[in-house]
Amino acid sequence: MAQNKSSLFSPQEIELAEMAKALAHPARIKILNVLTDKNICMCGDIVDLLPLAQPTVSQHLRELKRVGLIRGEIEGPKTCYCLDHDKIKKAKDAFQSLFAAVCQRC
Amino acid sequence: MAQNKSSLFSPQEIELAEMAKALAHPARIKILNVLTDKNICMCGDIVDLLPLAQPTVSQHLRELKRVGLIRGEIEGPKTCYCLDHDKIKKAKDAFQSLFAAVCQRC
DNA sequence: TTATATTATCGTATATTTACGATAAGCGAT
DNA sequence: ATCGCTTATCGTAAATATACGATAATATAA
Repeated sequence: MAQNKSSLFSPQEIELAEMAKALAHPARIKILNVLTDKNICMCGDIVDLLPLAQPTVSQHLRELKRVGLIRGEIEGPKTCYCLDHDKIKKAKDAFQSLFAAVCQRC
Repeated sequence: MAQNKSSLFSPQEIELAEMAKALAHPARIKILNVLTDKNICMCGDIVDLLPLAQPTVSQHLRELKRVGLIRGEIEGPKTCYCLDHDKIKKAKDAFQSLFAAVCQRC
């Protein structure tokens, strides 16, 4: 963006938008689903399941790690990824409270 | 992006990512909250409540309209915006089903 | 030590997003 | 017809996101 005006919004709005941004790519949605199925996954396994090159997948993993939805632990030459359930719960609650407010007559 | 690989993911992943992208800016979150409070709002009212210039707000409104979360009806020189509750319900359900899957142990 | 396997990072190209001034386009009132 | 009000669109600049080849970094195996 030309300038970053994010500080002009409330912390709740900023936090929720940040979580939404982390979910704003099908590859990252799929990574979360894969980690749900497999529980723990090394990077290569995820790469094999996505139609993207390894550096691209690594980039998406870093974004999910940056917002805290997943964690990565180095084990020898490999990196094992898993969901961070605490953070996911917080994200879930944040979306729920948005929709609870916005979706009163749904 | 360099190339658009979106077609390589499932319709559900693509649709959810699309909704997440629409929510991925604090201004758009705030617009949804404003429309919840006021029910119906002309563009200028929204502009007054956001720390952004009128063309920028118009751009965010267009994005929300593009994905169907809001509707805009021209009334004379003004445009009245309101939530599209059907679409919002669908978005709510989509996020809920993501978190229901991913967040089993939360 | 050297080779192999795995993953992160660098560099880079391209596309998209964000922001806003300027302006057009619409309608209502004078 | 002209003016004023409102909003969309155009043009553009800057920031970010997306994608991937090449390469670095790290640990294990031979």
